[in-house]
Amino acid sequence: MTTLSWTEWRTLPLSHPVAEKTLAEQLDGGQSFRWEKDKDGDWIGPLGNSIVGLRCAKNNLEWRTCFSAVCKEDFLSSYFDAQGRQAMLVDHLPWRSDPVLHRALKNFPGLRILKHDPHETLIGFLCSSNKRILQIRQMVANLANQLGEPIAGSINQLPSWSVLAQATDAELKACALGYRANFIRNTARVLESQPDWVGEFQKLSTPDLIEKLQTLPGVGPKVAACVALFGFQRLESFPVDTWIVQALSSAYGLNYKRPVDFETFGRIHFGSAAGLAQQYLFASARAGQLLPSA
DNA sequence: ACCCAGGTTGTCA
DNA sequence: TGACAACATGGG
Repeated sequence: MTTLSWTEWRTLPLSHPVAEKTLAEQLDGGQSFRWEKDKDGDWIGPLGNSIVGLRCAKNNLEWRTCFSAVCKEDFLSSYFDAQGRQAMLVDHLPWRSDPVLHRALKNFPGLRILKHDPHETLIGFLCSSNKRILQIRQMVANLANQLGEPIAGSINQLPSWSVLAQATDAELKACALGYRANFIRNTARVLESQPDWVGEFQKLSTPDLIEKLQTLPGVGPKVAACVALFGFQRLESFPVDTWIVQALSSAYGLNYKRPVDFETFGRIHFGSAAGLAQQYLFASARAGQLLPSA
């Protein structure tokens, strides 16, 4: 294991400041599964083919990158929506008439949907069924460590679809994916013959994209919605998971049974940036801060 | 030891 | 359509 050689820390200009709590939620709250905290409390993660370090200092975001795997500032600016496009969308959410949402927005000021790589997002959420975020992170790490190419130091790229399609049973077994191994392998066998699947999928309207994603093995409505939201920046996509079902049931008094009914509620109530609202509600619910504590 | 997890799939009425 | 069990694995 080689030691990573870093540039100096520098400030990433952001239209809106970001607090440590919000940064942690963005990096480790279930959007991405690849960021890790080092012993100094700084975040380290792979971003494209580069390695990036992140930390908060007085609500400013500071970053550095590895000399052997350099990240450019404009890539990072895009990743974090540094220009603040999402801030406008958040302001257009119905928080003025929705005290639950208002509270959620205040819990995680500046929370954004980060611009994640679609490949990474799809792999992550193919691993997500019936698993906690901690364990999804571990599965994704296993895939990178066992089958991925090195970027720098001990940090690996995630394996390509062709590598995953040809992985042996033993190799996948070593990643501890459980029954999700077949999801990964079978989706890989579909996508390995479509090297520009991201470009093709990106052309689709959001409903068509979600439908297309669901043709992949192991991708149902919820995973498709997450990939559309986090991997393709479709901010209107409203993933309905156990947290959102619980949150909408308790905070909005809904008593639906079918996930699709919660999704319809979300889309109508929150509008074209419903996925952003979903993230605030999801984060607040998971933190136990959705409802005013007794 | 026991329960459950950012769900999906297959099956049966 | 709608309900329901099975699915592999590991942390609490």
